[in-house]
Amino acid sequence: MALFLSTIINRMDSKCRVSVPSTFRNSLKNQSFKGIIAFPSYNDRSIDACGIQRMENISNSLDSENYSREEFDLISMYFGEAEQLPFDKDGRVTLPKKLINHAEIDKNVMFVGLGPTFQLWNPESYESKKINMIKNAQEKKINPRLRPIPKGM
Amino acid sequence: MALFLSTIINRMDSKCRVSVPSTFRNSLKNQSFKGIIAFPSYNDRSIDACGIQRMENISNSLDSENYSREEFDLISMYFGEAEQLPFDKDGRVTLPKKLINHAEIDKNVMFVGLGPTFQLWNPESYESKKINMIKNAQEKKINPRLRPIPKGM
DNA sequence: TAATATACCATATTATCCCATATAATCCCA
DNA sequence: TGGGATTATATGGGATAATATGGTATATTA
Repeated sequence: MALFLSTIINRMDSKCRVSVPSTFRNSLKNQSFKGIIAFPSYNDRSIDACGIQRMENISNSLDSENYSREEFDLISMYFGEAEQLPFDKDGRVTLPKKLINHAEIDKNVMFVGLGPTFQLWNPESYESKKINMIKNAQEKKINPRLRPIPKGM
Repeated sequence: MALFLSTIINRMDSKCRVSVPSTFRNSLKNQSFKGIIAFPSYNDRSIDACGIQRMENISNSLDSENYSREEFDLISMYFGEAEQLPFDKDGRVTLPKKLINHAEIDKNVMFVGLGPTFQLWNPESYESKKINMIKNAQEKKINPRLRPIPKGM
């Protein structure tokens, strides 16, 4: 399973190309499709992304598991909104206008590793998101150091 | 197994020809029949489609699995309505009148990837379907991003 | 023969490849 | 350990190939 860590900012050029960080590319090296899958995030003005294998797993579950009509529709929407972005020879992808608009990206693209997936952000949007998250945590007295750490670490 | 992602709109010409998106054609590259299988969707005014391999798998399961009389009849009907649409040299298919009428397509055809299958829509119909899906999900409080992802992913 | 479907060709647009260069990271040996 | 050499990475631009789409010609068949 791919694992995405750390945060990197790269520049998008006039053709909407942007280098996927090499560490992320390495995480995807063994997957059948050489590129990334990207779709608009529901909760934020950001882009969710992962490797093809994650989509293949979800796809298989569509045939094997019993979903309700509503769930099935939603997963369908999920696939419909997903964009398959192949790497060029230098490890870049071209971002579709649709995603650029959704994430309000103009020049710099921030790649944020989230473990099994990652996100693409306008760096400024991410900073304000971060401030909000911290503020929220303080209000609700959530200790960011203890709670999210899974057992066994 | 083929995997269909993303949403693409192509134009249907006066001979009812329409380009199947190249990404979809790539997903079908290794299959024996060079084209798509299409039939009227039961639930919507849209066209369901897939590659020949999926039909072969369903066909095999008819012999090997124990279906009820009703299920068997439904699947048989399914086969009866299926149209085999071959690619021309440029990767286009000709849509039969029957399917065009069912999906109320006039000029633009929206291809929507659904994982193991895909659909063809009149773009306007799909937009209203989408609005309904989201409304429905919110009423029933289904989180479209979290719920459909199978465990362990 | 008329009507229809299939193959063939032309072109505009878009995407991809390929190369050049700058920058950063790593290696290697004195 | 320092510092030059080498490699990897990121980024820009021009050349090339792929795609979508329209039209014409040829084959099929009713």
